[in-house]
Amino acid sequence: MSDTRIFDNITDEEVDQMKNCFKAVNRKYIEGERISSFESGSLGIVITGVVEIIRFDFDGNRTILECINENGIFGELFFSQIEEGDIQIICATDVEIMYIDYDHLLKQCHNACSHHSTLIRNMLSIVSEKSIKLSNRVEVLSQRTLRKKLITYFNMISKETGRKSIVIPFSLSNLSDYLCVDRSAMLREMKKMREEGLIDSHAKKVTILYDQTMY
Amino acid sequence: MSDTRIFDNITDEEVDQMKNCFKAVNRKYIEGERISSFESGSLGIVITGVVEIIRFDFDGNRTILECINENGIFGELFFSQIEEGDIQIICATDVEIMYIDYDHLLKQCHNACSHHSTLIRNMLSIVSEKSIKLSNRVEVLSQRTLRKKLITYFNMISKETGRKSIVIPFSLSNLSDYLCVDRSAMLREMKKMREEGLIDSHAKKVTILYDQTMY
DNA sequence: ATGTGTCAGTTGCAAATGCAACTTTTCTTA
DNA sequence: TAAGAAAAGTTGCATTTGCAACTGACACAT
Repeated sequence: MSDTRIFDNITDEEVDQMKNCFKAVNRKYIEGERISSFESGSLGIVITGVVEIIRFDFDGNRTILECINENGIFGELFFSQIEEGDIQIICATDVEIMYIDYDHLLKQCHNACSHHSTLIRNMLSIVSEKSIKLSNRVEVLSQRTLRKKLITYFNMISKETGRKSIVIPFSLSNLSDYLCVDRSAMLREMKKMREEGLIDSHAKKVTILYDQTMY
Repeated sequence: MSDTRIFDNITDEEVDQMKNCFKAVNRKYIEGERISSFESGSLGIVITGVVEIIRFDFDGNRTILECINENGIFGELFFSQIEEGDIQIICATDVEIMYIDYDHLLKQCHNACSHHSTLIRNMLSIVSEKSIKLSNRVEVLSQRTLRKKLITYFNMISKETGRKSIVIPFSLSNLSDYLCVDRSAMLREMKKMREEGLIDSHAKKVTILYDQTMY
């Protein structure tokens, strides 16, 4: 448990104290389950597994707004602004979530939490990482053509792993919901790219053949 | 100066100490100037004015990736991941930037900085706000049609001000670069929306006539 | 007043994408 | 291992969007 980043550099005893102090609650969910139980003001931290923030709009389009891995965070705070339509938080795998009272975390704590400032520091690191992920997301979505969205996405995955052969962490239908494009149009474009020798691909396995310095 | 959020709840004397400690440097730029002087590892905080993070891609498309207002932050950290093409940081107005050594800010400080933890707390608040802005950005860009991008954007501005008449903070050309669509296509769509009675608009002034609960 | 530049606004045409309706393959599980 | 359900993959057609090439309005400098 203390391998979760939010409690980095804090002893187990301290962690127990603090969890009490922040009214921390752990909950487990199974794959496919929808998380609806979290109150506003509370912050969810993904301890294990992957959750996805999904929007269904009025036209029936499904959009994966965010894909949150271990040590990622979510909460009303982060998407209460303009979201219209139906926002759902779905578990892509079995997951464990820790909920904490965010306001409390931000305030000075009058109890025994001597490591509170370490916690804030850890939180800063987690939120910074979220910002970087979101920036990358904007980079992909800001591409003006389907092909460039795909290339930017492939490059992103490839850079993470350092390999030219990548395995897309989604089903291809989910990838199209993540790139906000039509699934068949996306597959058509991938086919074209295969024909032009830019990539090699079969289902979720893609090998980059184009010159990555050019895109 | 101490009205910048990063130094909230820290006395002026303390601020001076800390600025020394983080090698903080303030620089002023004029409207239209390009910021190129910041080193990797250093973080820019917008003290006054607005800066824009712009990408020019290989096809000559201009994209406004981010628009950073007072108390916003930028740095290599936040866009070094996958960005290809030419990223520029341009001053949309006269601006003043404070640069600080980010690594130093994150580490425990051995000097006299007793308020270091307050600073981290302030930083957390600033980075959280950045995340929220980026989430909103993703929300807009994830819309599948030009019309829905416009509506989502208008709603966002309208929600901020609480008014149905809004003034777009960009020129319309810049708005199209922000929404990542063609300028003429955008203007055509706005014209259609005018004809359908969904909005009233003249240049940067837009009045929302459609039912905002429906979109 | 004349030129120069930027921004708003238009339009025809070509290209990209979405939509719908399929087939085929792969994965589950009873 | 057979049946059913997802997921992958295709394709024709309609619609949306991008591109290019304009015009007109306004601001500013000379």
